[in-house]
Amino acid sequence: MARPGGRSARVQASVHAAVRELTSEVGRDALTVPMIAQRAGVTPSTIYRRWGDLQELMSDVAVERLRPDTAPKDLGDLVSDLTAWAEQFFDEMASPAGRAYIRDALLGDPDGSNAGQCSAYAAEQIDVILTRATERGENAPDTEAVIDHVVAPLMYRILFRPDGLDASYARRLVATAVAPSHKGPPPTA
Amino acid sequence: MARPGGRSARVQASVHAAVRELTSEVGRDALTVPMIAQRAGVTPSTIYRRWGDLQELMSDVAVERLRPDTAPKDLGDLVSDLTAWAEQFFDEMASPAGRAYIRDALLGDPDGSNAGQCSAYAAEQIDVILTRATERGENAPDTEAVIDHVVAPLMYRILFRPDGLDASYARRLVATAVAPSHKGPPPTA
DNA sequence: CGACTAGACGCAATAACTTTGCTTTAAGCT
DNA sequence: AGCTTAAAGCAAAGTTATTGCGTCTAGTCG
Repeated sequence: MARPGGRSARVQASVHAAVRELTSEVGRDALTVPMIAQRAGVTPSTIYRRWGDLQELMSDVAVERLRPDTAPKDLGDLVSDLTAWAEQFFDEMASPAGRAYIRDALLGDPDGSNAGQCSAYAAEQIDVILTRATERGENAPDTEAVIDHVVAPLMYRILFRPDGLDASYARRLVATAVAPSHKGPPPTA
Repeated sequence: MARPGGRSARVQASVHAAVRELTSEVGRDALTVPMIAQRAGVTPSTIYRRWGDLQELMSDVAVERLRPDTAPKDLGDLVSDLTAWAEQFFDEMASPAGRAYIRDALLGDPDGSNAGQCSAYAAEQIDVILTRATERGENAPDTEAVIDHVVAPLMYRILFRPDGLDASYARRLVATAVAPSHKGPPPTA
């Protein structure tokens, strides 16, 4: 039986807050379950029973922090909207903190649901932008195409080749994804 | 001073072998440093001193297993070569074992060098294929373009959205990456 | 409104893992 | 062959992870 409110909710909030505080105080790599438990005013066994281990807890916190808090800005046309979104996405994800969150989200994630959630967040934001463009009468690519041509290359390079990466790469990806050809449906999963 | 041969090499080989054996016997998630040490005929402190912790050891082993062992096949033309390579890459990476290796490689990797190595392996293989195509007189895309349009989408979906993914997706990615437009230089990092 | 039920937490003992100082081995060099 | 020193072994100390059991409380039913 789920217990959305009450004591359980307080414990969860308290533990999440403790993780955020301690991450900024001592750094992500120095965190331990007992340390988090003490800060949260909880016993370690509570955390172990509820989250399993440190990685799963961090994964849980990471997904929460990677959730976008605002709708993408409306700048009047598709290219501007998508470029602005991609730049912001890049800035958040490519920072040391962002990379750590992504890795945590991927890591302590036995069934892949947390990673899937992150991807879903991005897809939702893109969907908003593309729907808006379509309503304006612009001809917009498919959401999956934007994921393949913009999100995936960004993520790949952030995770596997972080060197020499900057926001201009994100802009170029958007430009080539939106501009050329692509009349036939692009590859879809 | 580096000690490439001798006892250190034997210990490394023995530990790596122990990891591989135990992974298939008890599963990746049940591994512990003391367990590996015992199987390898080594004391736990040796592993802790040399690799730091279990994650870094797993990352080390993962990179070794992700190294391609053969040059890509030569089937006579660019599309065939790249398609065959992408299918094989997909099969290896999308399997449960492959996903586990990728995650391990990303995980215990403080400076990102292991992940970079994985990406370099793929880039090398692609380079061989593209060079061959150019020598045949075919006009081939840039290595970076193939990474953006084929490797990155594959990896992104394997890591973030493993559901409903199959080899035909890899084929479609190659088809759209090689075939259309792309006269101007595609986005590069 | 009050008793009941079951999931979640606290506590404490136990077990397992990690770290560390010191000693011993053996690879590479002269 | 002898020397030097990185790396491994050993063992004690410290920390973290697991687990059984009693208690509390949110949600439910009478």
